[in-house]
Amino acid sequence: MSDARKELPKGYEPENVEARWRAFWEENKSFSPNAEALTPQGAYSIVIPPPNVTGNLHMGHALNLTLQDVLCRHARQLGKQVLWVPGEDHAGIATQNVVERRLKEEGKSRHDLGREAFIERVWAWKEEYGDNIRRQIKAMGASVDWSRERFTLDEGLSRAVRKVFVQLYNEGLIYKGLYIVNWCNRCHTALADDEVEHAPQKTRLWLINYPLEDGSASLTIATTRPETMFGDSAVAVHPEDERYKAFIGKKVRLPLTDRLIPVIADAYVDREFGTGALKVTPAHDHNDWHLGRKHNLECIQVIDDDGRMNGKAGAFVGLPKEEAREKTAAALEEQGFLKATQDYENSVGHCYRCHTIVEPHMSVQWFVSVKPLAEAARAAVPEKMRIVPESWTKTYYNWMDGIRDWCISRQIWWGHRIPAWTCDSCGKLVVQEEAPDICPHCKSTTLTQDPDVLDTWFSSALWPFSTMGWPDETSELKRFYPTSVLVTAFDILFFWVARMMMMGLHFMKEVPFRDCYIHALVRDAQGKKMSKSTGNVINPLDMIDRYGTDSLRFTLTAFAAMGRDIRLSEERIEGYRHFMNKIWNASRFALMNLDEQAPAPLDLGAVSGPHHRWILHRLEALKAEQKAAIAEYRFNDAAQTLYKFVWNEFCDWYLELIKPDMQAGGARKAAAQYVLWTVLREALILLHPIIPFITSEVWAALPGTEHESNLAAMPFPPARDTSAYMDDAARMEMVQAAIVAVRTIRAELNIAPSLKLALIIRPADEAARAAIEEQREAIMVLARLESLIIDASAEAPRVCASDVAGGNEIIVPLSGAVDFAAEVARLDKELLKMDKERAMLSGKLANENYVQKAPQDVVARDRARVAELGDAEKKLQALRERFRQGLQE
RNA sequence: GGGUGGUUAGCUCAGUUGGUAGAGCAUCGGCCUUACAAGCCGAGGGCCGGGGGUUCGAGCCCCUCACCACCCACCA
Repeated sequence: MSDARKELPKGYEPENVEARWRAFWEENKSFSPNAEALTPQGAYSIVIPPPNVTGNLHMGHALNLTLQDVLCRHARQLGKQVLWVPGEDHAGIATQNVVERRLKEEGKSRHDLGREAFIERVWAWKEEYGDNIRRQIKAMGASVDWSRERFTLDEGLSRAVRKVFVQLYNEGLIYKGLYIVNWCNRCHTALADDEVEHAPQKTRLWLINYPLEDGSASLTIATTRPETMFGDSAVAVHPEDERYKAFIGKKVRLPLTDRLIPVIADAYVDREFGTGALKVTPAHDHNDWHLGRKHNLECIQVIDDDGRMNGKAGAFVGLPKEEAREKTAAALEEQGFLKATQDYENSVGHCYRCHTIVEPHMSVQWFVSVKPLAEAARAAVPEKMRIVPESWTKTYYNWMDGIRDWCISRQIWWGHRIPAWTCDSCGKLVVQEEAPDICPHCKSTTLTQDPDVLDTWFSSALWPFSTMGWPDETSELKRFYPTSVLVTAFDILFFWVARMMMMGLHFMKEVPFRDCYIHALVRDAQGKKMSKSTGNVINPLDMIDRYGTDSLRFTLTAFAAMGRDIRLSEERIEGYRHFMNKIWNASRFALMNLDEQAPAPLDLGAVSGPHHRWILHRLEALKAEQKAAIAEYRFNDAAQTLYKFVWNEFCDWYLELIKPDMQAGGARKAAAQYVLWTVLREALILLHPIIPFITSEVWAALPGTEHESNLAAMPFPPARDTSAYMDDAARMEMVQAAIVAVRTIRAELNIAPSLKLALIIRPADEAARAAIEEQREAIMVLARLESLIIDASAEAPRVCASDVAGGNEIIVPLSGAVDFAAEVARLDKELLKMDKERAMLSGKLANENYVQKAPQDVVARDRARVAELGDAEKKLQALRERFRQGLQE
């Protein structure tokens, strides 16, 4: 940022800051890699799961985008060439629905406009509102390459779709056939099996008598759909069913009609269910369809594609099927065919887009013969494509094993038109990429294109390579395919992931992604799925307005790996905003203590001061953990580790410890400035992938960043060898324990923090004495002391409070009245705790099996701890004894 | 019917090769200690769902039961 300001305002104001950095990244094309250039660290690529153009950013997107952004920004820091392709999905049915709804408000239907005008209308809508979701992706701070943005219906992708369709057709993997499909009466289209959602419904079971041809007896069938009886072409019973053996091969008269239908036998029939006799309606039930094929039954369609009864339904023609159901049942009852009705609950399919009840419907559709494709896609896991977490692998296998042919034609207008033409003269089918001028069979020039469009997921399945320019051999494909990882929620594992695998392997001869990371579903605080109808939606944009994008991103990252779903509530986001505030204020403190210029570099290996060496050592541990966590998709670990370092180590201890250095001036101050500057810089780099905005803002304000003001372009800080600092770190921790001990005494005895204490520390040994002496000043400040005696032989005054920390005796002389009884009780409590632990460990060590079989270092550690506890207990007991005497006086 | 995940502090959840448990929020007490009250310092709180097994040792591995979610298939 050009106008790097050296002073940060008192509070962090996300709104301004975020807008500026978004603009900065965009203007600088920070995230557009050069596909021609080679980098030694290699390439890293992700294609965004394209949100629907009709869509609005929801929490699922927010999580999905955040995790991908963390991966991409981190990969850039590691020096990789990163491509993150953005784009949107044309979302056939969903988008068409939106525009149709608008037309309806104008009192029109799509048929009033006609196909071409309607599609123009949808494009116009897309131009006007498509920017909505794009703006929302930008709001999240996603570091995508907008110069490579794609839309599943743009020209390049359409070309890819046509090529794939034609090739699969020529290979015999796409066919056209009569089949029973899931039909949505409202959307007027076929749906794939997985686009149908099942939900229980309360209904009735009607028991209906079908009399034998000769009237000698009747067969009672059970159905939930009496209105489909006009399409019955048989009654089926189990071949072994003694009740009905005599009926097999005979004919029954279909009530309300004069048709005779055969009684057939098939083991498919469940003898236990209903009456054990099943009416077979091949045109209106999936299982009946298969039965009908097997037994060569007639398919009689009685419900039209708008859900109304047709001419075959006699008196009920024109009625909606639900109404016909009641009327048919009434007629049956009237004429004495209805034997009984029972209450019944079954499950019924609904359209996943509009939730209308789906009707099994017989029609001519296009199918992909998926078996061969699925086999290859199955075999590629896990060797070529790894699913993370691995537990999803089995689900993937199960689905691939049970897969059925995929119905890809949709009877809507918005989508990829099927590249198939029928010759008006000879009636033959022509399948090719471009519209034919002439029929290759009969040379006629009048051909009609198939009116259907392709399932949206057909084009989505090509997304990883179609976005990179396939079928051209582009440098993007060469450099960035296969992509590194696909990040998505499990709910589209089948819709999308499995199909990308099939298409990628078939057309690119290579998996579309090396890893597939399945993240959680975002739910509400009660664990319910967020949905508009439930009214429990937390809108990410509201959260961004209220708490800033970084707070939202950090929250989502911190909860990312906590199982299969995230229960999100506003309080959590609010909680992490406190962390942003902490970072902001710590940075302000740093800026107050740094000069205009970057501090003069020091040899960090020679920096004295255990606190510096301790924090540098902790920083190295953080760097290592951060790298490992992100590499393994342990996003929550990465976030938690950063949180703890920044708050509990850097802020709570280090910043307090350098305050005396800053006041001292001279070389001490210079050293503290340099270490502070170094640690803060590196911490900002580590935080940046998760919270890019606030870190960029702070970074630009730091001295020494004038020529590298774009934090997003900074490399991951190289590792520093701090193994020599181990001892310093341990000594620092001992001093911290002493300070905490004093604070605890102060708190428990209700000594005002404003009262400065005179402290005596009796060090455990000479090394401890030296370490404490070295940190004398820090202890004085942090424990709020007026004097400090460090002496193993110092006399404890009669009136005092005490503790043992890290082997050192902490003695706080007290003036005035002391509650001896309270102090004895306090020490007793502590002794009891120690005693319990020591007893447990001693017990273990007394067990010969343990000493023999457990690893030596574990045993040694226990022994050391027992000795330490024994020592501490002895010292505490002596102190306790003094109080007891005081008590008696 | 088939499968998956879960059951750990009041709440929401971590717990990476087995070494008897952690965080945030909430609660309680004390502090405006000049970066931060959106803060600081301290405290309390858990037979890790029940039962059994393997092991010197189990929140973690095996068996079993219970309850809660979810997914797939079927539902005349």
